Amino acid sequence: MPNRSDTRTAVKAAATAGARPAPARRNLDLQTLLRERIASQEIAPGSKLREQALAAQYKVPRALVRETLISLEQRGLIERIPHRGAVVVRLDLTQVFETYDLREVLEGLCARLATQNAAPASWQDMVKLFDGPMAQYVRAHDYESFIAGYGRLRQRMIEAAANPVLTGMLDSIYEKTQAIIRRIIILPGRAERGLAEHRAMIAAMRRGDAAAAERLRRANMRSAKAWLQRYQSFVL
Amino acid sequence: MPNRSDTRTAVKAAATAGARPAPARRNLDLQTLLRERIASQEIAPGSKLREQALAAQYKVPRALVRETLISLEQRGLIERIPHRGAVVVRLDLTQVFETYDLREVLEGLCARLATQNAAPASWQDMVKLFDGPMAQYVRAHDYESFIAGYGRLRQRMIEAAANPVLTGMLDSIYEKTQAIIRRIIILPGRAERGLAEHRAMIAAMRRGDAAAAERLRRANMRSAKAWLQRYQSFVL
DNA sequence: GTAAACAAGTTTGTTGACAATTTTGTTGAC
DNA sequence: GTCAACAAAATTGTCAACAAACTTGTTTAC
Repeated sequence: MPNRSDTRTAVKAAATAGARPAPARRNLDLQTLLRERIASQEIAPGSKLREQALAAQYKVPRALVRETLISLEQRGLIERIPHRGAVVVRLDLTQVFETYDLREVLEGLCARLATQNAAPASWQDMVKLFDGPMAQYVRAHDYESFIAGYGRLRQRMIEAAANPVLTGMLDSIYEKTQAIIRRIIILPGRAERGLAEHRAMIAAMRRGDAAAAERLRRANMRSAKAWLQRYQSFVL
Repeated sequence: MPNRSDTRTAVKAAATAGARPAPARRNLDLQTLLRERIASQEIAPGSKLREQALAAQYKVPRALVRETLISLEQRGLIERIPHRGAVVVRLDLTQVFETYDLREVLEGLCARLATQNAAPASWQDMVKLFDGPMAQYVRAHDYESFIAGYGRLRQRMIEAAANPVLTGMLDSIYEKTQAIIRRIIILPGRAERGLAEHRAMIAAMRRGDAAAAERLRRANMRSAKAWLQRYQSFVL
């Protein structure tokens, strides 16, 4: 499972022993840090990750760096080649499309579970967010704010779905495609279309229609995939 | 991603350098071995995995065992607690049901992709397998053979779907729920119902109806979940 | 001028010893 | 007899040194 066993472990340890300067916690910290930097492409795809360099940079023993790299490899973020070191994986177009097929069903499930678990009225603030501010952001081409708002919805849905395994899978996909998702949003007409699709989905959740929410979310993902297909030469 | 970056790496390494007594390969071997033993419950849930003991048992350095345990933790198969070692995770009922929600959409996607990618006629042997031998197995209560046949279908569909990320996720779910799936099949009436549902799905694939294949596969998963729900006290 | 061969340098993989922590067993007081 | 404190053992975490393998730059032959 691509779950968050690491997170769970850390939480459990913290719960049983309070604040602990635990050894394994350091691994998690470094891992989280590197994951974020790779997802945001602060560390570029294709770049090498040298154990000694990382150890010196973050002031941690090389053994710890090694462990972290193993975790990152397991997550599919880097590739380790014997005696040659680790490189950040570069997604090719094929993998991106494959990932969209997965997102279609996983995000669809997420929408359904979120609708089933949360009270319909709890989505009211999202209705307002996407009716007002988000529409403004699109008109003003303020994509940074648009993406932030989209992230809030995403977070809320994942929390409401309350399925740790699903959460782990979505996270693992997201950290690998985050950079591409950002590039898709600024494609001609995509933000407008995405906004409309999201409003329809939120409306379904607002009235407690889980099946419709799932269907609309899946349509939204297919639509995004189509946009990518059309403009692929500009994105990748 | 819960993908099989390890496998990809090994394949790539083997392709570029032929048969190699690679160091990283040993990690993969031990990891695969332990994964199989945990999935089959040869190593029981809740049992401790001691680094020194494993190192002695498999004649590998402790550092290698450590790496393997880190990988296994990332996969969600074991839990590592600082200074206390690793234990095989025990799935509770909640997680099993959550996993079924995921399997519903993932196996559905797998059925759809497999139908889209493979020639309809290529499923003819599966039609025959499930019309003849599999029906026999059910009547004879030969569940071992039934499970083996089911595994063949599963393998064929995953290959036809040809989506590595999906493959990784299904594998990662499967290795954690394998033991429970086996227990569900022997539930009263489950094998008969499962057989019928599978024949319907295979028929859809045989006529190239991808949407129907997905729908039927999802229904099959929901049905299995319902069986588990009804008999849960006997299974777990 | 090019290409193969070699050598120096760099990076990862492995090993063993040691430190920190938890667990287990024992002793003693009540 | 039970519980707490303490000591011993076992286990994991950390580190540094060494070995193995790959890369790169230089040299040499053609």
